[in-house]
Amino acid sequence: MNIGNAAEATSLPTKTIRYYEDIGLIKPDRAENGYRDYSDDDVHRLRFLQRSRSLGFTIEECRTLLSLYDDEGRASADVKRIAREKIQKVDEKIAELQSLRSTLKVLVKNCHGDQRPDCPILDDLAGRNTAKSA
Amino acid sequence: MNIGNAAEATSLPTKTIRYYEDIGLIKPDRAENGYRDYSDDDVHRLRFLQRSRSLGFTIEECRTLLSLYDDEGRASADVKRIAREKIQKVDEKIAELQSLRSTLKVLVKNCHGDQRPDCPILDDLAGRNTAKSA
DNA sequence: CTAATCCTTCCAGTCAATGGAAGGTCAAGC
DNA sequence: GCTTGACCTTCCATTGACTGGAAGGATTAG
Repeated sequence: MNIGNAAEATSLPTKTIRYYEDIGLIKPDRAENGYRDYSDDDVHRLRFLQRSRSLGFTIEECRTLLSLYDDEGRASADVKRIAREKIQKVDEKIAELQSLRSTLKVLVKNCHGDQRPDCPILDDLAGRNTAKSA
Repeated sequence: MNIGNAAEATSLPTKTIRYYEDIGLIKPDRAENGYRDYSDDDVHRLRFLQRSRSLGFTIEECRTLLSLYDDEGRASADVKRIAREKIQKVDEKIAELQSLRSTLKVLVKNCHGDQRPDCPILDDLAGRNTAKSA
């Protein structure tokens, strides 16, 4: 299977697939003409990568997950730990964004938003503290 | 004021301050010895940058906000629109992370997490669909 | 035969910094 | 006066995870 078909089969851009090869996540065969030739197993691994990346795992985490996937003797506890850590990171990120959101909400609420040049949002960003921000 | 003091006054690393100069967000004077010399106004702008960056505005948005800040005749509506758009982007990001989180939760819940090699998380990532993921 | 499409490699750019090397300057202590 | 250490300068490379584009070879459709 050429790279274009592999791309279609995995919803990954060809650029990304070549990049994954570059960093050693996948090693397709080569056809006689030099084209990459993806086996079903390669496509399988690419889908694994697509899904784990879309779940927010970093490339290095994906590399670990793939190696656990390859390791018939792995303990599922290892995988579970990685996933738990990821959930915690996601939770932290969500909390951060929510706090940020509430600050922005306060700023927007206090801004009259018309043609007048005075603006509580800018005042707050400048540290002038006219809007009661978080 | 030297860059070290400006850094302390703004909670920004010196590296970052120099970077902001590089991309044209600030233009401090130079002392005779070649050292950067930050005025109170420079420090003010740096604080503005620190705060707007920490609220999640991109550098280009900060550049726009700064120019609106400099523009005595600006309309506060312009600023309000930018802030509103940012809130929407934050909302989208939060929703994305929450969906991701719930998928991860399902995976972790279905994984027995012991020494056994079979792992529903890996099965799911591989597309084997043994865990009921989102 | 030609044109379009696909494939190859390699280099550069993204975003917002951050790290480090090589070297100049300054203030304190002896 | 000299040394030490802290501070400053510039320049170059790296991060993460791709993405864009150029230059050129291979394949396919008509």
